[in-house]
Amino acid sequence: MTPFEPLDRAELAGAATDVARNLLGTVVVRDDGAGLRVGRIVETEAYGGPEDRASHARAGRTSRTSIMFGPAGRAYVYLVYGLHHCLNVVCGADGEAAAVLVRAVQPIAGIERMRRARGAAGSDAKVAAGPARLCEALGIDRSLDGLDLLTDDRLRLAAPGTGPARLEPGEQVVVGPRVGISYAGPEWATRPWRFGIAGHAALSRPFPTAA
DNA sequence: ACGCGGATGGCCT
DNA sequence: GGCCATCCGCGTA
Repeated sequence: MTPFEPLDRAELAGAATDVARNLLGTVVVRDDGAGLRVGRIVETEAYGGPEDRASHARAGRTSRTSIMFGPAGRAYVYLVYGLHHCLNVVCGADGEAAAVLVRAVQPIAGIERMRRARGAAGSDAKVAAGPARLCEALGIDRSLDGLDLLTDDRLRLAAPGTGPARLEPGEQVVVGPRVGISYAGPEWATRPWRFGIAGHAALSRPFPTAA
């Protein structure tokens, strides 16, 4: 396997929008004891604190969201629509709520396990293209909520090489509005807080083309 | 190529 | 009691 380096926690302690952009190209390593599954992050979204009407932290610190207010580098895993899980990377300063939703990964290793976990539909590139799909493909659920993504063997964040430049030559970052949060109102629903690798086959859905 | 609705349960008011 | 940071399958073209 390629020499993945652990991410720097200080890097994750920055603003959610910076972290969301810089996580593109890093990898999620899942080890459930029965083999590794690795996915390269190709799509993210930034979420803020109580001021962000689209964030789970909009209601302040609650039992579900308290992890978002903690130190950077932990996993925030929640259940949405009663049946799907979503994975976030907690970021920002300790005491402030911020997180990055991981929306899509490109399968790198353990692809057959991912396909099996998902019921074997679609192409390899689309097996983890979507926040709930990637959790199903990697076997991520609430039992992993709160773990430290920089030290825990079950679920780890790493990167090929150090530093923020992790995209392949020719790859470009594309931005757009966050998905599925129109209830938050125009001011928040239109912010370009969704980040992706332009044109990548593993994106959950296309980015709207510039007006 | 679209649009629509059902599944399903935790969380907040 | 109402609302979701979703996905899939079915319907009409």
